[in-house]
Amino acid sequence: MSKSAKPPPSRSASKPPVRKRAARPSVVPRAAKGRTTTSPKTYHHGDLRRVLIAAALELAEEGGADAVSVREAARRAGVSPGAPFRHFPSRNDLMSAVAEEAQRRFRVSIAAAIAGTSADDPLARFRAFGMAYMRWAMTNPAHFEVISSGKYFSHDQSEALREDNDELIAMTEQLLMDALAQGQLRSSDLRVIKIAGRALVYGFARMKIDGHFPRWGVADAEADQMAEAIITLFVDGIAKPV
Amino acid sequence: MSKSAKPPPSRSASKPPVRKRAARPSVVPRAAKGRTTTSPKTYHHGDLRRVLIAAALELAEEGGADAVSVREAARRAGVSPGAPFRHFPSRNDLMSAVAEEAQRRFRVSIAAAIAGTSADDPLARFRAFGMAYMRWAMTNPAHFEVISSGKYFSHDQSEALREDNDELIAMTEQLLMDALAQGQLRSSDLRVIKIAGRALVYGFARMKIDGHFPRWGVADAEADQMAEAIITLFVDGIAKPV
DNA sequence: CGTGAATGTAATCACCGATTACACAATTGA
DNA sequence: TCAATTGTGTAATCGGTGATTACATTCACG
Repeated sequence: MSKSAKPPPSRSASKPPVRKRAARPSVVPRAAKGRTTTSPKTYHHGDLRRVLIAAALELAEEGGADAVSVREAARRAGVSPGAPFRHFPSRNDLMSAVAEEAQRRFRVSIAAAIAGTSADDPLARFRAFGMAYMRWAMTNPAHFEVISSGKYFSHDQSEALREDNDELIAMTEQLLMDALAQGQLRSSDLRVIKIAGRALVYGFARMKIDGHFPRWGVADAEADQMAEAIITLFVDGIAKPV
Repeated sequence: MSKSAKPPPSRSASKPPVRKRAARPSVVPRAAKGRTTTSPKTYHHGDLRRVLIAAALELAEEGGADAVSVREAARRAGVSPGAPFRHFPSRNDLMSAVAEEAQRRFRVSIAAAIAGTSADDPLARFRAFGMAYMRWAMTNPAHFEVISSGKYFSHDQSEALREDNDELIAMTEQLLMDALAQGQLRSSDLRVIKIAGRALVYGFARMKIDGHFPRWGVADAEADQMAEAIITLFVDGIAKPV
């Protein structure tokens, strides 16, 4: 038993026989049309694409992005292993769809955080942006990984993904331009500030997700407060001294 | 992650029965005692462990960390698929060994960079440290990923890995303490500076590796110069103003 | 209705990691 | 010297996965 401690999940690892699908007579499609409010079980699923994405999101939450398998998603959707092929030609296509949904949620979260700050203080908004970024990543590590790891899709593959991402980038640029216009910054090299800020929040989020915190002496309970501290340090560093 | 690491290796070109065992590198230990004429192949490889690690490093370089497969490493070593099991009970154990070797090289590179700076200026050393960190990561992306992704091993599994890592952490702490003692810092919260600095360089390295640079308008050719710029921005931000 | 386009099933294939029984070599020590 | 022990590679097999094709069923629309 000892050896099965908990190796970073390799998908091919143990698959406890938990998959008991309610015995589905594979060729008794129609049948109960009348009343069964439970499971009409039609031959055609009807909403497979959506259900597959949901299942994949769930799998990612449970075991990390690498734990997502097309077959398992199909199992959870109650269809055959080949069925997803109709909707997603490859696993990467599924992951792209997952990424789209995850990124959509991400953006909603960011937008909400920014909306709660004053438009009169661009630097404060910039700070709130960074905080919201790190918070969401730490709260949804697997989804964040799908979005950002660059291993599951290319931006060239998804118009929505690319647009969403570009919009976030444009937002940071706008905030920095406003801050500069209001004389809040001590440097005018916005490009460098933009990349540095992004690297900071992305790096912090990945440190959490990649399990670096224990080695660096950051307890999970104080991660949020540490995020506040580093974004404050950064913003103070770029702000024009009073 | 059982297999999908190799997306479309069109099956035909994939593996013609070419076992490139020709000219097995490094030591062919005994064997060559009497008749090296026909087949220097001994039943016992003699140095399989080392060769497997080398092959895995090579595979990582070629196709990323996920492209490393035990079977392919065995193929390149000219042994049967089960042979590696004698030396590495699991793929993760192989990857841990790969990580150890990669981390050793990483540390050598860092040490060399630091040695080239003056001990009288801790902040300059801190800066050089960060630069060396980002440079090595960008030069050896796959190896860096194996070390840092946290997906291939746990620090609990490898004494050497843990010690190497702790030493790097201790080094940053020492540098910051020295800098503070010399009055180079405007803040005395070294812990926050430490985490923020680490997040910055790690985040920048991962942005490069994860393919974020194009979206953020950073050309490959200027990545090094951008690294210089952001570490400068950061150091200026924490330095006591003159 | 009836027919064609969608959509799911079944059956394969190749690859992978893991594991076991077995074969062979190298080392040891009496 | 030589037999036994220990170490190391081979062969065979298992279950899991992504991909792909031929076939079955159903739906939607004329």
